[in-house]
Amino acid sequence: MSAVSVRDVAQRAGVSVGTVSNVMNRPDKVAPPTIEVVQRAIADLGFVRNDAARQLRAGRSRAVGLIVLDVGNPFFAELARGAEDKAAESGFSIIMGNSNQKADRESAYLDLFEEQRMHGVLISPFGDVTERLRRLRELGIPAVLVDRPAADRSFSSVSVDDVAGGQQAVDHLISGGRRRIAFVGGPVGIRQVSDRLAGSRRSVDAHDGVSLEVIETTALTVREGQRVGRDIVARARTERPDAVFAANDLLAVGLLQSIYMQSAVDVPREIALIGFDDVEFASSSVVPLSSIRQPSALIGATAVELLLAEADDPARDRQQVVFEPELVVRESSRP
Amino acid sequence: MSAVSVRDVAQRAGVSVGTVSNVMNRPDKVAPPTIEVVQRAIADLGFVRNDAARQLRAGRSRAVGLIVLDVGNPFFAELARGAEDKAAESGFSIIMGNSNQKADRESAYLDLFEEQRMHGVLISPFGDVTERLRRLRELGIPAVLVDRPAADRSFSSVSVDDVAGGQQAVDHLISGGRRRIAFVGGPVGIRQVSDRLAGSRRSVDAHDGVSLEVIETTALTVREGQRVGRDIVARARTERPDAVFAANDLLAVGLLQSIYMQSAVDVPREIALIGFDDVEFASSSVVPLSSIRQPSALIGATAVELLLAEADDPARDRQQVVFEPELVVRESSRP
DNA sequence: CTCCGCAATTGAATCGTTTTAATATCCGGT
DNA sequence: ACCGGATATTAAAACGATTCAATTGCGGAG
Repeated sequence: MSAVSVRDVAQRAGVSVGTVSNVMNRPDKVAPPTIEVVQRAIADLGFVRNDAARQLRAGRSRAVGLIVLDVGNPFFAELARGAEDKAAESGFSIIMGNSNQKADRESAYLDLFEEQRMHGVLISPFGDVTERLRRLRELGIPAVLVDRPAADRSFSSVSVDDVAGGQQAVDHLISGGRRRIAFVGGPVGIRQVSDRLAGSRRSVDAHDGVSLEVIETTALTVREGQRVGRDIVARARTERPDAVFAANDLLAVGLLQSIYMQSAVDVPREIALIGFDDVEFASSSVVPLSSIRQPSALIGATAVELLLAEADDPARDRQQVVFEPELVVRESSRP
Repeated sequence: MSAVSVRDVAQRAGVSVGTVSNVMNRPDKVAPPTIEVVQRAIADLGFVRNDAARQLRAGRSRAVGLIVLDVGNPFFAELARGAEDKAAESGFSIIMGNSNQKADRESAYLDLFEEQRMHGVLISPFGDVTERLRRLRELGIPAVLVDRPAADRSFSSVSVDDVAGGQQAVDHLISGGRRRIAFVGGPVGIRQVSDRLAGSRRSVDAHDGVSLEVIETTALTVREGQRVGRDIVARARTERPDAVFAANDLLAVGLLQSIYMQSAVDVPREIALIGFDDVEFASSSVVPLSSIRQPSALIGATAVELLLAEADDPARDRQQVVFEPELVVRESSRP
């Protein structure tokens, strides 16, 4: 059980502990030959600095916490990658926790991050966490919301304009000649879902002779998509929508399976379909899926930027960055 | 910037810091009325203990690092969930890093975990890390390999018997009457892939009149699966295999798309298909996919158990836990 | 030849918690 | 009335890196 400390290194190198620390943190303050001697000692002894001690002294960690709704969702995996890359540029690391859409797990991770005095927290919130985050801020730990804007602008956030995305999706379906649109998604309590629905409504209202049916789901999963799809094909042909906008790609994939594969209903001829997120899988599904692309990695990277800036200067103005989503047309919705 | 410390709590409660610490860590040693007073003070001041100081004193953290090959892969997401749940039972948290199949990222996470004096490390290795892990062990940080056994048994590991899995898959295809089997997977440098291939070989060798063709891929992705699928259907009908065993489900899904959807080749009639992992998606793909199931969550949980046991008693014998995979038959390979 | 200023280096104090040895308090038993 | 022995509580010493005020050494200006 080796326990190599700066003290050991200092002794071996024949200098003081202060100098060893300086070699590691401000090499410009140390004479080149000294640097060399110290670095050799570090290498010889296999010294690795103890981050706990460093943190204790510094008051805060050099790691950023990231809490996501679902690690399994490729959207978040990609977002995490973007955040990691950006953080690494400044010598920070990202520590990821998975709330799995459960308020208690989310809360447990916030506790953990508070105890660890994280440099900051990125969170895609599930429950109502603004109070918790406010508290963290008082402790000197800033937070940035990802994938959802703060209701009261009291926190910086990075998201995409879900309303615009919903509108783009439905505009596209309508311009392809569709008239009986169905929106599939839920629970509507989730902000992203309600915004995408609001966008759909706005589009439908702007066009004459177009109807919008809302089919609510209990979750944004493949399974729920399949269930809804079965219900749709069970209807009389004339009762079916001629286009479906699914609140995310997982739902869309499920719909595709039950509508197209397990039944004889042609996509896009009888029913056009479009999803949201443009996950990697979308382009490679049975019928390549149209979708609304979110710049996931960019969202992660931007969030890290805002967070580090706020950590440097807590008085800094909060910023709401909103990216425009982008319509990606593939087979599933071609006229 | 509040900085509530045990000292503040002690003052407020009118006791010593030692007592405050005892209230938090060994309440049985403290008189009930005192406990109450201290807890009220903690609540009033909103005290949160500083984990860095705690760790510094304790010598090691109460967190376990987990390095996975790919967060996006549902198999690892599930494994992580299992590990988190088990760790939480003992008051540990899991901190996840994504090596993304890159040796430098993997190494960076090992550095980080070493600096943080993690309680232990779970790793699904990509590069050759045994030297690094040995070093960690000397520092008092045990490691357990997940999803791959240690070449030299010098580390505990939890995995499934990939050879047996491969054999099961091909046995099943053969017993369904198939004779021209193709194995699709790669790069073969990855242990899991070569083992599954070895299992396939063993099965083929045990049966007369069965041939095995190996089609190597550069990665285990949907895209690679599609590419290989296109190549297969481009062949003359008589040159095609009548069954394909894909080294994981992502490949299998890709194959399914190009073989079944984008061409007129019937699955399973003309070509039977089976994957590996049994990810959630498998049961809900176009043609429900047969697969070899790995108990992902159980693997994660078991790995945590071994790790914590070794952390408690470093002299403990290493253990190689190997789970038997399970054949799951669905439409894609029915005779 | 002395003294100033600059660069390099030192050593002690510090961060906040846990832990341990020592002290204070109380109780029934003799 | 006193004492042995729990039981509760305290004060002080760690843990290991960082930092800052203090010190040393040195070359050049006067």
